[in-house]
Amino acid sequence: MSAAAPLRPRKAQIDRTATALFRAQGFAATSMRELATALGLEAGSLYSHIKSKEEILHRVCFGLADSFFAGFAAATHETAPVAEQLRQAIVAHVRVLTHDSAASAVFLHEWRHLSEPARREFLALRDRYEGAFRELIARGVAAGELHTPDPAFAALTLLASLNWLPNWYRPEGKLTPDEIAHRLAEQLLSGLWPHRGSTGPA
Amino acid sequence: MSAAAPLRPRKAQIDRTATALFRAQGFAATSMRELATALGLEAGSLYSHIKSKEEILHRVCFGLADSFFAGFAAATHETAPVAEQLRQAIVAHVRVLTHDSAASAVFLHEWRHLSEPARREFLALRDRYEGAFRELIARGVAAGELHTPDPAFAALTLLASLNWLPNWYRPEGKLTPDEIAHRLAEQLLSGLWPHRGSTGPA
DNA sequence: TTCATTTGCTAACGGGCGTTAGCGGGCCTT
DNA sequence: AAGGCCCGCTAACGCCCGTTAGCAAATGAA
Repeated sequence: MSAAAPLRPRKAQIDRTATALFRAQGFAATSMRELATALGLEAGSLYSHIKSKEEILHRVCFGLADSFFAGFAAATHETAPVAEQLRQAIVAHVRVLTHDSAASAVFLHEWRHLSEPARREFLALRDRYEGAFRELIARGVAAGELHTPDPAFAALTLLASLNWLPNWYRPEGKLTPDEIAHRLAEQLLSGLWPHRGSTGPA
Repeated sequence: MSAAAPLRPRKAQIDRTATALFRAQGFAATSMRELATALGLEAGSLYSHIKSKEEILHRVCFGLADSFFAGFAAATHETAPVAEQLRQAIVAHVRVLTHDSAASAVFLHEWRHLSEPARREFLALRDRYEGAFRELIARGVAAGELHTPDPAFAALTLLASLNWLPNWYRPEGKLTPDEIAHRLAEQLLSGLWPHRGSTGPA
């Protein structure tokens, strides 16, 4: 599904710098001149490497979508208890979010500046991803491993909690990404009521 | 804290229309000419009512902050079990989010286009609000009514789940705002493990 | 050596931006 | 009838936008 021929280094650097700016200021509020300056270039020079401003956004958004799908697939194609698959999917999701939190923030917030038909395609991918979590949870409920009155609701809540991460995650913080992931999973699976030990259902 | 002298009706209408546009396209990508057209005006005419584009954003962001604080205060100043106060705070938060989901979306996403010092002030308010939830949860843990390894983490997760609501809430949907609030509270308090009935700790 | 590729420059294009100045008509109050 | 306000208009200001054209220096392969 992904493929992604390796970008020339300069192009990759443009993407990285643009991603940081898009995250900090938003896509619309970031100008090509600003991006060029951050790279030590003139504005026109950017167009030796890219076709348009939106092309950068497109690559960032769809590239990250690929990462999320790849992580989910790797976490769930094995035959394990569904609750464990869900936990692994959470870990995979958090790994993507923490591995490139700037791109993740752009992925989460700036996709609306994609023009059609890319925007529609992006939303379809996002829906599909969300649906995968929903179905995983539904399978867990059917198997008696999970409990919720509404799997769709639960999936929404779960992803919302995870996706807030790029807003506060700091790579130099105390917790490693995997520790964060497990703590998030713990929180989401166990809730806030006091009831039992922390490693799973009795 | 709030005060808020009632705006003249035309000004309030500008705020409402701008809020809808800011939500749909983002602050930076919404032009004053576009806003004027949506109101059946010419661009210059807007300035009979407002001082600047940012003034609108400022009013929306800080007005909603007031609403959130007012809701929280009303939900928690009584002497009730802490877990119940938390539930009420969740309900209050969701009421604000659903009562004006467009303004909420702007509040959540567009505050970064405030210039200093407003931006810093806004973030201080947001931190204070988050801190109030954190302390409420911490009190609940101390009282043995709640359980979490990390109240700060729990507050982050909780608010993230709630704040995703404006992205999918539709006023014409099947669930009323209060039903949504209770379901969210249920989900967040109970988690996804199967363990017991749905009304609280044993 | 030659030649294509990569990379960057300068200059400019058409157009949109937020905002202001000045004007004029309605409308309410007195 | 008069004065003041509310409201909207037209025209324009200086500035920044994304993008393109054309050119040149460096680089590396043949």
